[in-house]
Amino acid sequence: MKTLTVATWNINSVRLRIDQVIAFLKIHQPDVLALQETKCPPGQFPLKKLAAHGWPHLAEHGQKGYHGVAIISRWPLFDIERRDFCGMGDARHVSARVLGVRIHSLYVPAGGEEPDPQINPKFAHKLSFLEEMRQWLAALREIREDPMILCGDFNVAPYECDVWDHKKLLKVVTHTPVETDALKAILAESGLVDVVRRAHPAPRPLFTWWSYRGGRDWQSHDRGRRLDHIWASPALAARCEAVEVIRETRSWHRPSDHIPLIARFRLP
DNA sequence: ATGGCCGCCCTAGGCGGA
Repeated sequence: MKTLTVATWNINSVRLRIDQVIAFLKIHQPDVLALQETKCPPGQFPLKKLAAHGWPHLAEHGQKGYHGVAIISRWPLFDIERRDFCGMGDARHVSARVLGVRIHSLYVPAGGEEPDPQINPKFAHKLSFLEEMRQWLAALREIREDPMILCGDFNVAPYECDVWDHKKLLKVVTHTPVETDALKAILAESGLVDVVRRAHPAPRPLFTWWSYRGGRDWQSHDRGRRLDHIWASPALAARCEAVEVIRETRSWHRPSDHIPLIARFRLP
């Protein structure tokens, strides 16, 4: 039986952590890895090291210093697309087709500190981005017609069990009602399936990010949030046979503050 | 919320992250 294994990881600088990327690939052997926060200008992606280990295909959308997304693959990538959300010219989306499945790597804006779009332009940008995401997906006919995976750092923890303390985080950006309602509406209207939460149903806590500010003590308090997601089109979601949440990378030396997620699908 | 950090950039204080 042919399968497609897809991983997503906010790597927080791909050049700094390329050896961690390779270690992850060698251990978990995904066909495809979607990365966010590559912080790598176009053309400077460390592809040679990846190719030497068996992942020679790259779709990148990078910029200097901040943001940046990419898809790396064992298998050829076709029809690469880059969407410019909100007309900002920043690198937050790339997609490509692999083994007949379109895969999107997406990085939603963080939104700054203050959850008030009137006084915080970063939060206003985040809400605009989510609204554009809703309209884009609602109009995407291929969700119902073709297999598709949308994954990445959505910077929203939608459900109560997606944060370590729901009540304490209600006024904290990533878990405010305006954000969580927006993400739930996007999911519902798109028809996509949150395969990670389906595999680990509520009320089980499930996190993919822990702040650097907790120091090395991130596990004992476990004050995390589920900011990273894998959504699949319905027919493909029905073929999702495994989901893994890879917490061990958070304990590696100089880790990303996000951990990888993996989903495996049986292909027709 | 997060007390406490981290990575980037015209190398050093400011920006962005969340």
